[in-house]
Amino acid sequence: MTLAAEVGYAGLTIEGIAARAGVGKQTIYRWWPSKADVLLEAGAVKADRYVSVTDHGSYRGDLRAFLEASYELGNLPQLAEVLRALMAEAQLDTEFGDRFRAAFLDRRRDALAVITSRARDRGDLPDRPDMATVADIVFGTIWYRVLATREPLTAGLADDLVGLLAPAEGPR
Amino acid sequence: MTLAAEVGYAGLTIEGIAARAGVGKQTIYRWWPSKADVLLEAGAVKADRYVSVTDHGSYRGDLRAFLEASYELGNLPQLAEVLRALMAEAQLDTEFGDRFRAAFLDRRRDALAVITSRARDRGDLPDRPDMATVADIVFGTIWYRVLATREPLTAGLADDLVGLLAPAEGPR
Amino acid sequence: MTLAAEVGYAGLTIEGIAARAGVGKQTIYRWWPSKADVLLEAGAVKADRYVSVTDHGSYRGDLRAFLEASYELGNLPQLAEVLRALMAEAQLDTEFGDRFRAAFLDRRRDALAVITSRARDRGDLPDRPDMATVADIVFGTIWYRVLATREPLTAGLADDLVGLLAPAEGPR
Amino acid sequence: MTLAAEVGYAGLTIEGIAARAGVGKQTIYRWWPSKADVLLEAGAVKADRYVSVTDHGSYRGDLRAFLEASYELGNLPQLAEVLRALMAEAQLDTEFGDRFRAAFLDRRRDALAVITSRARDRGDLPDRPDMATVADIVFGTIWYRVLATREPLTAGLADDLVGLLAPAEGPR
DNA sequence: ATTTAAGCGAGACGGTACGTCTCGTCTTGAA
DNA sequence: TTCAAGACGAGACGTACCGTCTCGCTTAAAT
Repeated sequence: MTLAAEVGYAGLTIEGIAARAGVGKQTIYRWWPSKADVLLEAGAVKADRYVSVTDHGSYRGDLRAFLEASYELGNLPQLAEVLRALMAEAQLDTEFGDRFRAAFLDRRRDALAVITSRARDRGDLPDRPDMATVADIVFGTIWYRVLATREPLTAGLADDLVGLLAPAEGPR
Repeated sequence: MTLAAEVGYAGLTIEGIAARAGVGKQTIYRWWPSKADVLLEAGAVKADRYVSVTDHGSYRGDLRAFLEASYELGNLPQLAEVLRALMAEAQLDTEFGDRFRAAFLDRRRDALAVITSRARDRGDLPDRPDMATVADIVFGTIWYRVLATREPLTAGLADDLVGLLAPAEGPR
Repeated sequence: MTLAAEVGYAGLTIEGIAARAGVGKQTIYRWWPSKADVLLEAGAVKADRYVSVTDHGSYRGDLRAFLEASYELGNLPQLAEVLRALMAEAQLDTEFGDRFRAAFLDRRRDALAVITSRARDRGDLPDRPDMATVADIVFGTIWYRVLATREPLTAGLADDLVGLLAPAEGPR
Repeated sequence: MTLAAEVGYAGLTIEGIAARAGVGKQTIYRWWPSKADVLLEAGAVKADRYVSVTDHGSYRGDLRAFLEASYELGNLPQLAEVLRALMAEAQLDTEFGDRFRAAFLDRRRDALAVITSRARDRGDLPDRPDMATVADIVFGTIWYRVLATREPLTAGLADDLVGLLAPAEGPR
């Protein structure tokens, strides 16, 4: 990731990774099928450590915590750079795309599913939208800002989403 | 686009494009700075023709029409493939990213802004979320499905979004 | 040939040749199928320039002149080194062997054949051995010294061969 | 030698030899410094067994027997292939060249020297050419045919050489 | 009607990274 | 303790494209 930050993903080469690691090219090829997989392993480990799904007593609280933790991650410039590169590579190389989905995207969806399932069990979850759409909205906005607008993920956005997806009980 | 469909974007080369066009490489370089820009010109033209922003009398109606038209586009396999490639390239090549944003992404946001502005003028627009967040949600979900889950953009998703962003007046 | 002299044929690489020539690898591959062919072209040109087949009036005189010129060539350390490498490569790569035979070995035999044919026409050529065997002996001894014993090709050897293959008329 | 016959000397690797022998690479390296030395050991053993230097009563007879035995060996396709490879390797790797000379080439010269020495003691040896040149001619023609023309070593060639080097007494 | 010049196809060029191969050394684990 | 199995650092291989650069041929305008 240090090297990626220095030269950018486009300038990253297997040859360069090997040289920086003080290692033969073959050793890289022995363990990872492409430079994207090298980064994926680094990125996945890093992301996994972060976002927790501790119980905050309510869907609203859980969702807000999840969003805040996720946004914090997405706002780390170095990690965001890696995520952009991985998502790009996933479009260009179908097989890597499958691995990326399995190792990263699906795991993040599963983490969110823990929260929505808990809410459903608690009777806390609105009828609509269903869990899948919630995930599409939550992750869609994150990725859209990371990939397309490159604007930071703000607390205001989190407020808006919590307001939409887990409306306060009172006003009803 | 025919060639891109045959060999995939990853397999696309300027050399190949020139050969297919029966043209010297230099001629391609004379007119476009990269292979992505060649596709961008093809893709942008195509997408512009589609989505209209005709007035349907209500924010709800306008939004539903916009979503349906956009989803239809995003569900065209060949166009989706090109969009995936362009978004990928935009991550790898910053300068192309700027051109892509200007020539495509911002224009789609502008189209949606026509609708939300009209709703605001009409007094039809909910207080929250604001126009920018609406755009993030609308385009975020589209791109997320195109890039990440690769699932089709369904009428159900449109229903959910319309329900959230432009709730029916009645039940309130 | 300068580079070959510096690093030895075993240390010669296409990569190195290209670098020394200030040229891309592909340019070497475009014109020669292997590093041996590069050297062959240089060596063949060099060798062709040397050995003449001028008429000296007698088979004895022609043969002695041919041997002396050939030995002089074979005693040039740099050229001998190249010839060793080419003969070696010819054993390892059959296809190069064919090219080597056509471009070098056969041409040297043809040069000698000019001399023996002239002698035959003149009635100067002994009955035995025939022209083919003469060539085998002449070139065999040269190559054997170059490849196997690495001893210089001396005037004494030339004396011996001339004595055997073109005996003086007198003593008969 | 079986493996060498299958893949050719160029395709022979230490890795392959070890695999075929069901042995670790290190074990090969422990006993031989290169793949050529492995073959040399096999080849030298084989060639030593053949050519004898039994006394046939005359230089002429001894020489003819030596040539015939040597030619028979050189006409064995599999052995010739190995000899070609060893001679090639000797050109590329100087250190192996020294070992090859000592273990093979010099021993064959020594064998011929037994014959010429015997002839000299017997007063049977012509004044010219001397023993060294005889060896150069005998082995030169063999190697030249094996390496360069790849033509078989025929009885006719033996006749020519015997006629030149050990002329019949009568006609004088 | 002849000359001139621009535009273009073709593709050679200097580079760079690819993914593969084999080298000779080093490490590991089972017998 | 030995040794097969094979990971390792190293570096050349031959290929694919990159973006730049000549080349001639065509074609249309200017003479």
